[in-house]
This record gives sequence, C-alpha cells and structure tokens, in this order.
Amino acid sequence: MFGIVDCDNCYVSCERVFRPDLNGKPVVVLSNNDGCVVARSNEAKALGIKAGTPYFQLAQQLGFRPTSDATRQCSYEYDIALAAPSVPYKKIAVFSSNYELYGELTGRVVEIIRQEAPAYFRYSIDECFVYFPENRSEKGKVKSEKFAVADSQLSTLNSQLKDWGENLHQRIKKSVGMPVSIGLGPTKTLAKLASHFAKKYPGYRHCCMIDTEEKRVKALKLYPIEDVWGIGRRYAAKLESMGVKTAYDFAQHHGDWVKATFNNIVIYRTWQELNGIDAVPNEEMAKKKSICTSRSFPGMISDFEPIRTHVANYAMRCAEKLRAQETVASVVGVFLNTNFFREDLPQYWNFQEKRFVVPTNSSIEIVKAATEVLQQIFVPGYQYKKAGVIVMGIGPNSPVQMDLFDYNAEQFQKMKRLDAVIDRINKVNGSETIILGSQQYTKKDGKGKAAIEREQSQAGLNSAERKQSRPKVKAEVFANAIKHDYRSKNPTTRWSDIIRLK
DNA sequence: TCTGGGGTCCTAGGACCC
DNA sequence: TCTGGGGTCCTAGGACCC
Repeated sequence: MFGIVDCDNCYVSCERVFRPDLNGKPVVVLSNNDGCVVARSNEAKALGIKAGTPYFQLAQQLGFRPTSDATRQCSYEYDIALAAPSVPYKKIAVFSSNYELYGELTGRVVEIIRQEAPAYFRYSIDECFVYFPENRSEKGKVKSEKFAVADSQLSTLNSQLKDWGENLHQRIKKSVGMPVSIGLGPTKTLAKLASHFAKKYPGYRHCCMIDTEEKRVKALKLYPIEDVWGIGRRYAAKLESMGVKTAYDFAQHHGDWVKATFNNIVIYRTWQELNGIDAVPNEEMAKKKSICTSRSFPGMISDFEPIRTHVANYAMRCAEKLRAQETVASVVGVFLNTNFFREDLPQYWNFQEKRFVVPTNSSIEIVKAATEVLQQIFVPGYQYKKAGVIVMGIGPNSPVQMDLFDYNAEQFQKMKRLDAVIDRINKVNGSETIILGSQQYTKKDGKGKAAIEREQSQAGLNSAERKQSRPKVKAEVFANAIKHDYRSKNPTTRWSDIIRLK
C-alpha cells in the first residue's frame, strides 16, 4: 500500500498557525512581488477566487477597501465590497508569501512522518509519499519480497492502516497546527485520488483508503479525468474530445488503445495505476540535476548594474544550493527577459551558458561566470523584467576531475574554506549576513551608478569635476529587492519575531 | 502601476564510436 | 544489381508536477 500526506491549503494553513483568528475566514497568499494568488483558504475558494489570479485584478474584482474594523490585527485585511450577496464573507486577509515560515513548518510535518512511517519520500513542499511494506506488522522494516497474506488478515491490516492515518492527522494537527489529508491505496495514483476524497468529505476523518475493488470503481467514477495525477491540460483535452470524462472512462479502455492513442509510456503507467497496477517507480532522495534561481523584478530595469547585482545574487544562491547537496556544476546559464505582458514595449529574450573546465560550487567562480554570460546577453535599451541563473551538469563534489594543465591546489583549498566559512556564518546568523561585494550596488536618490555617471556626462563634467561632484553612495542590499507588503513574521526562526504572551 | 518560481521525465534525431 | 550491426552521448522540444 501507498500513502500520500498532503497539507491542506498549505501556505494559508501555515499563516493560520500564528493567526488562529483567521480560521473559517477567507485568506489568500500571494506569489513573490505580491503578484498572483498562489494559495487560497476554502472560504476564499468559495468566493470564486481562482488560483493564479493577479492580485491587482483580484482587488478590482472584489472591490477591496481598507477594513474599517478598529480591532483588526493587521494591515492586510480588507473589506470586500463586490462579493455576491449569497456569499457570507465580508472580509478577506491577504498575505505575501513567507517561505522561511513555510519551509520551517512543513519541515516539522515531515519530521513527524519520518517518525511514524516505515519509509517515505518528500514529493514537494507540501506532499509526502509513504511506502508500506508487504509485511506491515513489522513497522520500520521494509521487506521487498512478496508476502502471501490471507484475505482476512489483509482486511485487519488495512483497518489498522486506516487508524494509523487518522492518528497521524491528529498528531500533526496537534503538534504543528497543520491540517493534512491522507490518501491510501494500492498505487500512488490511487492514493492521490483518495486524498482528494479525504479533503472533500469530513466523514473520512482526513484519511481515505481505497482498499477494495468496489471502492476503487466508485472513486474512479466520481473522479474527473483532468484531476488525475499525471493527466495535464493537454492530455485531458484530448481525452475529453474522445468521450473520456472520468478516471473510470479512461481505466475502462484497453491498454492497447492507450498505447496506440498516445504512444507514451508515462500516460500508460497512469492507466495501469488507475487499474491497481503499481507502475510509477518509487522515488529516492535524489540530488537535483539542475538548479535554478530566478526572480521577476518589482518594476522594470534598464540599467546593467542593478541587473548584474540581481544575477550575482541568484548565482550566489545556486552555489549555496549546490554546496548544500554536496555537488558541483559544470555549466552556468543565465537568462534575461523583458515584460511579456507589455505588448506595447519592445521585447527581448535571451539565454546563454558557460562551461567550466573543472566543475565547481565556488560562489566566486559561479558569480563571475554568471556575470560574464550576462554581459554577453545584455542589450541596452530594453526594459527588463526578469532574470535567472541555472546551474547544470551537476555531479558529486568528490571526486572532481581537475585540470591537468592548470591546477593550483592551494587556491582550490582556499576557495573551499572561504565558501565553508560564508555558509556557516549565514547559517548561524541568518542568510545574507555576509555577502560578496558584487551582490550589492551603489545607489543614490533612487538612481544607480550608471545613471549617475550618465547624468554627469550629459552635464559635460570632466573627470576631475565628476570626481568632485560624485555623490556619497549607499549600498542597497538585495534582500530588499522583492516587494512583499503583507508578509507575516517569523516566530519560529527569528528571535526578534518571537511570540510574546501577556 | 500591477501578471511566481521552481523542478522532472520521455522521445526523436543527429553526431559519433567500434 | 548487391552497402552491417551494434552502441553512446547530447540536445531540443514537449509534456507533466508542485
């Protein structure tokens, strides 16, 4: 049997842990730069708010007004002016995303699963697969060989498993404050399907199990094809055009028909799984094969210098992620693009990469390479909206093939020690406690160095005059570069934010 | 004014090896 | 008349996931 443990409305539930007054009320969490809705409470879903809605559209759509309630607890609660009369909610709470908090709380959920389950795999920030061996009476031991279990015995084991799921929900709710839904089934796809029913119907007490043929058929018939794990928008549209509306319709087709229609092993596996045949391989804790750090800018940027600073920061994060998983990369890529939504503006997009002779995870080397690539793709005259750094060709950090003709052992060890010290300082004292000089840029009165120099040049100043009139520059650190007007505090990770009890 | 940020797998085709 | 039989590696593109 397989299980999936899925946090309900994950980011919203994280926010509610420290804001229990928001239980039962509409809550949304926004993406970076307060761009789009990425999480919604059930009440927000009932208001008709769709995932991915741009925040500014939502505010127009619902007629947000600053709340008049004098007892309001935060600046991000709004009165709703335009909701349908039938909707009982008059207020909504809006949060910027706070990944420091979400990472911490979901980590606690995983820790409990680690203690309670024989084997597990963290599938995403808010989902965890759980594997049960054939012989489930021996908790904590996974046996690969098949076990012949009598029907009566199996039914007892499954009943115990259902209890296990309900208890797991209770423990996670009580110790972390996170509501989770648990699905159990003979394949991962059926477990995922079961978890939806666990969410939808309170009668399951947060844990739904598909363990008989009768339950499987009933569940498949109630399940729209487009909601099946592994069936995306494209495949769903194709299937629906062929009269396949539910998971049951799909499962009822012959396997040969699936093969002939799609010529695709992945969708065939999904078909097998819906029919109770375990076909999706168990995943293991794998190291990432590519790592990407990218951000949209709050506004648009034309000058090279601030973009270079952002790219240096993304490259730094990639290097940190590489070291955290004990790997090195042999390729660094950088992309840069304008704002695709602004059809009235000239558009530009580019991506290029650079290959290292010796794979590396050194911050300095990766930042340097990313800066070089950026210089190749940056074209003046455009208003840029987004940039990103990708590291690829990832392999273990030991052993690494050195350069036969250019190897400086002393320098190599020096860089390694420097990175280790930077990582340690930032781990103990908080990220970006220590940064590279290239991660910041000079700015005065909202103008960057390039703009300042351009103005000086336009004013006809000679170099001596320029030097004399050069403004006192202030370094602006990258951490402030993302807009998050409604971000909550970090009571679990920062002493300054710790909860006070009166 | 305003629109996120990550990942994976599979396949076909081309270049190359002996 | 008559043109083999194995492989690997890499890349681009397309689908999917959260």
